[in-house]
Amino acid sequence: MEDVPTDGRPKYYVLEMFPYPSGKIHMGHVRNYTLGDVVARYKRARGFSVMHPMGWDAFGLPAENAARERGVHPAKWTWDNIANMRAELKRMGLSIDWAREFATCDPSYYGHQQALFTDMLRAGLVERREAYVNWDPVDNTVLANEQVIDGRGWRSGALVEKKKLATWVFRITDEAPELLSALGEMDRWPERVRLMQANWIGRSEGARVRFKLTEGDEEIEVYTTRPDTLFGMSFLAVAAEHPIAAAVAARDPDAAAFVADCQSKGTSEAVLETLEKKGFDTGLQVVNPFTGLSHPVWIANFVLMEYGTGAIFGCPGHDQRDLDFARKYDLAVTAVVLPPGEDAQSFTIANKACDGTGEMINSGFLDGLAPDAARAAAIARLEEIGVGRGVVNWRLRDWGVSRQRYWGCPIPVIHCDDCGVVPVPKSDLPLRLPEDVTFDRPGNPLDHHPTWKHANCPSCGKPALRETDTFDTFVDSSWYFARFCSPLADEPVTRAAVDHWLPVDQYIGGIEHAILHLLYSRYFTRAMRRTGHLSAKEPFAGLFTQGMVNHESYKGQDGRWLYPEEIVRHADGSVTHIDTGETVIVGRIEAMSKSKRNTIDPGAIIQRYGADTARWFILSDNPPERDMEWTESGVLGAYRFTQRLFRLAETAPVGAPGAVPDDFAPAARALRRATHRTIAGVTEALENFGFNVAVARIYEFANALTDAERAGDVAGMAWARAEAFAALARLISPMMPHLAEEIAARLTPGGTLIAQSDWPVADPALLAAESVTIAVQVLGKLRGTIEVAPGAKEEDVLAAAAEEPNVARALDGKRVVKRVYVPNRIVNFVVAG
RNA sequence: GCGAGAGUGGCGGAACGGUAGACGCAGUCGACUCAAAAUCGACCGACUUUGUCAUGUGGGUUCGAAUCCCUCCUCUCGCACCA
Repeated sequence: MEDVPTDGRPKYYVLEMFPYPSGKIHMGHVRNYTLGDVVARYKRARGFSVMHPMGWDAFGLPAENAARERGVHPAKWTWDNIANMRAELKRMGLSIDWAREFATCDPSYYGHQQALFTDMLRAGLVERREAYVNWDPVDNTVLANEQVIDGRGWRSGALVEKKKLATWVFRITDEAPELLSALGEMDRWPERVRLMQANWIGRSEGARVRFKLTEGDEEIEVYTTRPDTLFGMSFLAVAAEHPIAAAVAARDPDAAAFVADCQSKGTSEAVLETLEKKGFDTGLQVVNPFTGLSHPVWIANFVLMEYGTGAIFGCPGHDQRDLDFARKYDLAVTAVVLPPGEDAQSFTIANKACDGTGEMINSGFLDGLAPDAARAAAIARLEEIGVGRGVVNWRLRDWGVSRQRYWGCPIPVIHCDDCGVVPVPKSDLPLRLPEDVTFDRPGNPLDHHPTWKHANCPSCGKPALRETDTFDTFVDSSWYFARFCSPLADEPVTRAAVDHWLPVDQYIGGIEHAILHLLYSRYFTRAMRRTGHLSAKEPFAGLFTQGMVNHESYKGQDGRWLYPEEIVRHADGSVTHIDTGETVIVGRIEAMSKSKRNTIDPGAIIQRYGADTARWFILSDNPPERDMEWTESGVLGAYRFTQRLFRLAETAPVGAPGAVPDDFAPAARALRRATHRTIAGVTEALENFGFNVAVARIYEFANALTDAERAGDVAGMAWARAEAFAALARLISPMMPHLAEEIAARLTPGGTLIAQSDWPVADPALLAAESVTIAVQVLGKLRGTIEVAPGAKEEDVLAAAAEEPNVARALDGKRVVKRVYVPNRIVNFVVAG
């Protein structure tokens, strides 16, 4: 393996999202890696120098869970899983550069990650900051969000507390403007992924406004996107976590109870959706800087501390949530935007806020302006009187990467009493995880280890303590695509290799990673550019997101889930249990999951039918971006087709086809046209990710080959068939590589491997049909068809069309006012009378 | 609630604005077989069948609409009650 090929072929980097080594591959992997392998094999055949690597996203919590539950060391568990899954992937017949393989849990990978981190630290991209974490007080451990269920720890059941910890954060918000604007040029990404990222980054323009409390010198700052509606203000509301709320709660037990109630509700979407808007009147008042009027300050459960300033001003006339809140607590509602067509005197707000366009009213110096202009004018005035300013607000928050876990990449810093935070010198990297750890008590084993965390300060040499946090595993997967370019290098990446291979030309994976993984990778690429490691602007030039693999689910009479292997489907459509004979309830078609027992083991499918069948079925079922249904009948159909192709190929002429004959009988010509139409059709389909269409073109071709076989040994047929089978082997090879090689080996024993031969090129002369069928319409309705030579003269076609008996009947007694003629396609007579 | 996408036979789905339903699955009939499986062949949207109606609904643009535009309905996905 050389990092940068020197043969001059254009590069093409195909990458599928690397798997977490859970132990076995699942159908989602099969689909993902089949799609990538088709692209890799096709691009190779088209003359590209293709890189198609594979690795393992090998750090993570499940390994620690296995250690706690079964006493097996995370490393052993992980490496055993990798060995097993590698063998399974190899049985799929994937054309992967296994020489580039690595696992993120290997010090030869994560040591370079530590080096990247120290570079980022020095460049000011990283900082240490206090952050809230989910704390389980019984297990004495930090919980991931998914380990918190209904506000309780998943294992202990204890109520989870919010606890402040010092954590490491990557300052991804510094890149927010760039991460957003670059989306506009990423035209080979699905529109909806770009949209999801744009929403996640969440740019908004508005103003920060400071409101003075009527008593004391304190101020509350709010963020608003509608400074134009300040004259319509009726209240100010703060989040339950806001300092003002805390201050009020400290002296008022009722307020404290309300704040506690808000915080116990959790922030899950389902809860928030149904949550009734509630508030608590603090009794405090603030002054509106434009009107001088006083308004009450409320604590409200719909205000988010994490967004903006954690405080809003409420304008019920023009915001539905504010209106709902105002109606509930009987607060003032003033309209300040008059919708078009309404009368200023009679216009009132009922129960629907008016958030459209119009003209400002009841708004002093803003009266008569459109809201957009009023916004600018309001901001100008706020700045002029020194109580606010126009700002751009971002929803994106910085990326906290500290995890209090063992099975992750150690964060390479040392805490020294005298020198503060000191990075571990690069000469001491990789900073390895200790292997002799125990999982017999809760918490982070790194922290419990008797010696590991004790080190001398690299700066002053005095005894100091290592950081015992490890990185979020999203860090591991944020640069692995770059490491693949030079996986053995003794630096994170080699400049020549990454600058040659990046960006990834085609990245393929699940939509579930549309936001975090892809955004973090985009950020890391920028961070690596700023620290001089590469020059690519974006990591993934092309992105394809595949759908899920679903399957029917089954239940017994008692409601227990049944495995597909446990059921029998009868000719009359009924379904029963294979052993007990009881009637089985056929449930929904849904995502394969262990709990519903509707999983299909790829290993068993490959063993029974072969990898080609599994690949073929998964490609044939439907367009790859949609969810597919795995069906037993569909697999059987795919299997039968592989057998049929093999039988067909057994009849193929053996040996080189020889010189092109002078004469082809009609059946031989028809076969040659089918061959070249198939070449063109499959090529176009593969270029466009239309794998199901490519499969259909191959089916049609097989039918044409069957027809040709029946025609017998007419003039030129032997040659046409040799040409056809050679094309067949090549065209199916990206999808069914094993069968393709078998067929090719039969055609020319001892010849070159299909995988090393070029993609066929369609002969344009053979793409044109010998005659074309022209549809003849009268007034847009089909009345008949005629056969003409391609490129026949318009007047001849029109004459023939008019004479077609059915058309002639439709035209009888009518006056033709217009004749539409689309060459080789259609004639339309427009008639009157 | 907001945003995006999608609605085509029993099913999965084809279809540069130009013969809707390619191809497959399921199904029906036939051949082969003692029989079954496999294989091969034919059929396979609906109906009141010289034809009519059909691509979620109702409009529009066009000689012509599954395709373009608007209305509404349903489903899926994503999300952030984001001020």
